[in-house]
Amino acid sequence: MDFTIGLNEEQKKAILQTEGPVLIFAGAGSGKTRVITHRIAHLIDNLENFPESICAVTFTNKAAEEMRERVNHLLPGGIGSRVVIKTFHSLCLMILRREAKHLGFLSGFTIYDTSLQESLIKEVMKDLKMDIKQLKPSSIVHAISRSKDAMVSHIKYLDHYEKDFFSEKVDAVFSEYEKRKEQRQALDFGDLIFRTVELFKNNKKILHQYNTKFKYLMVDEYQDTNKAQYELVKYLAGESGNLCVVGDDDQSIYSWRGADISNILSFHKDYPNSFIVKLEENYRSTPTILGAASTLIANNTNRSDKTIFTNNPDGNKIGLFSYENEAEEAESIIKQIIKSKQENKKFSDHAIFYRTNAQSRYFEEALRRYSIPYKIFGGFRFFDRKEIKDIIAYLNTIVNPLDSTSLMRIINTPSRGIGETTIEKMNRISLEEGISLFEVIDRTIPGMKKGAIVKVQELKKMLSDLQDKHEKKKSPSEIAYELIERSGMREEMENEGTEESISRLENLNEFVNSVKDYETNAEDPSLEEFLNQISLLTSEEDTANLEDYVVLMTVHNSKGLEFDTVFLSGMEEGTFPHSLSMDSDTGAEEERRLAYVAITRAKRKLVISFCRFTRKFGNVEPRIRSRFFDEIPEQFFEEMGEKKQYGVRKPSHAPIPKRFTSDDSKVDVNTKNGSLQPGLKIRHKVYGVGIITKVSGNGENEKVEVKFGNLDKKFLIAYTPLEILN
DNA sequence: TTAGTTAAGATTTTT
DNA sequence: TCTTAACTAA
Repeated sequence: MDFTIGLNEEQKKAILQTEGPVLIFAGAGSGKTRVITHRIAHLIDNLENFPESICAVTFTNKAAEEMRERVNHLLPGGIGSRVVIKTFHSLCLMILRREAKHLGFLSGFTIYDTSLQESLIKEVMKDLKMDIKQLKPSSIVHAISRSKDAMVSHIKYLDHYEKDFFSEKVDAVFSEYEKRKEQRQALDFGDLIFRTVELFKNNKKILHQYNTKFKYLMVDEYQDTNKAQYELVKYLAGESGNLCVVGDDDQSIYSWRGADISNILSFHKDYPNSFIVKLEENYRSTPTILGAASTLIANNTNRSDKTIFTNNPDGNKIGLFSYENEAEEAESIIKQIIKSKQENKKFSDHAIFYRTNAQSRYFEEALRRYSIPYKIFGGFRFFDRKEIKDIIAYLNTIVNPLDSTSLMRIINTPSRGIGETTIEKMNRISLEEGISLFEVIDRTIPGMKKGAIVKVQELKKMLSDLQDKHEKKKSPSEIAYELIERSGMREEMENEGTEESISRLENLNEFVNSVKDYETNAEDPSLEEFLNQISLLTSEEDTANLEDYVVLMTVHNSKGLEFDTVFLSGMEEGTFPHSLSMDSDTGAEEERRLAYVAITRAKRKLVISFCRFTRKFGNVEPRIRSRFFDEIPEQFFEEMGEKKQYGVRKPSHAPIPKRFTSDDSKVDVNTKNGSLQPGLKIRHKVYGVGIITKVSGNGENEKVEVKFGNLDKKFLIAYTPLEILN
């Protein structure tokens, strides 16, 4: 069958060039998924490859699912579902479970999500006598994850990063963390990729197996790969060299997760003789939307050269709104959606984007007020709830008794009289004797009170019973159910009797249902596999089966999607671009790419808005519209000419932030333009005390240059709270 | 040992 | 504003 019918020349080339390395630059809305799926179908149907010999790798479960569905649609009889379409993480998990013994692991190892990771890091830091307040455990988790993304093991950590206070601390924690993780038969997210690469590096026999298995490899969103993923791809593409990567450097938005844009930009160097195709025709958006996006992204320097165009008919100009605050913004957007709905659009034609998850709150409130169905993608998952994490920790300990991190989490939840002192004593024995916490329970511990011993043994009895049942192949849902009863979770929540505790109990029931669901549908209905699956889950199926709903998500989550109408909210300096990502040029460019991604999601109508005031930590702060507005020519906006006036703050009307009003010696410079001059000593919230070296510009553009030690910074006076010090 | 109260501290994006 | 850690009383 011809899978290139109706496609443009470039798309055809991308599909028909099946051999050797292929790089497809796929601009936003250029029919990328179509090309990938048709290429797979072509490989199977025309070139008679086994579906199993084709491997396609994506970043999200959602993308993988969509791809599988579409391939299935192209081919008869469910052939498509035999193609190996997986995320990086699930592919590696599959390989590692199979090859666990080569790493010295049992195949029933536990996967640590971020919270278990952090618990273990905290534990290690405590034992190493580090101050949790001085050094945030989460920042160490981050450093370790980045290190693994960069294929740097704990052994080589200090060789690769500059030696300073922080890196030395990380190094110490890293080693101990790895050691304990291994004792507990656990792997974290980063390990899944890192260990698979190491396995391929050290064991050519296994590598060869996978190389023969996969004759064709395709990678989606290649611009978001990090070093570890890059190497994994290189190994997997291996002998045949039939590697096809698809991506768009302008949509690279995950550098904070180790993604390296040069992976895609240097593909032709890594894979000589590669065939490069550029998909530049956009089928999604109007010329207006595309024009705005293109001019915006043209401000970036580190990008491959390309020109996106469309033959779509002209459409609406871009809407532009400025609001007093977030509540007003939310209210107005909801009203626009209601109006649009009356004009025969569906709710699900509308998406509201924001930069940070915290911003969703206002929209939720407004949508609830108007009783409009909505769905939040990303953000908090069902499986992120405390009670769900607790029951998962119980299940982890049942499947893997060596997993002391999970045991620690539930040893006294719900509280059963095993207190801090008891736990500390047990932990010490565990550390000294090098045995798991679970085993410690059987030891006689000097100085432990009778009462505590009884409690601990009761817990052990319950867990052992359930372990027995699990080994005797009792169904996972029955085990989960029994757990809720015997752990005392149910009793505790019923006794509490508050609305919240009842809903938590309902969540637990819902959890049991989802286990049951899994049991009846999965190929491998074991508890182990269930735990594996949910650990890699993102935000999917949050129970509610609404038919038509307004979509809410962060800009990051919007990648790969499209909507008739997009509301891009909160476009203020500081939130978008976010202040924390603006300390480098690369950060600034990434924010711009993020804005580019957001804009190019819109098919027909785009509405951008910002607030003049925003709440932060409870107090109101003045805001200025995002610089990205000024990078889009006025001709693309409605209300031409007025644009420049939006967001211009009149200093006299601005309320003085609370923290500057309590003490008269502290002056909010926002209210006193002109009072700053070189030589004055000031204090900045982030950078601390500094000396003004220069004042320039006027009105809204008045700037100060300040020297903080040997760091020089420029600020816009009107929007930077500075204290003048005497 | 726990529960209940108070004070500080936190918000970027996620597989 | 909301959550979590530290502190206090029973």
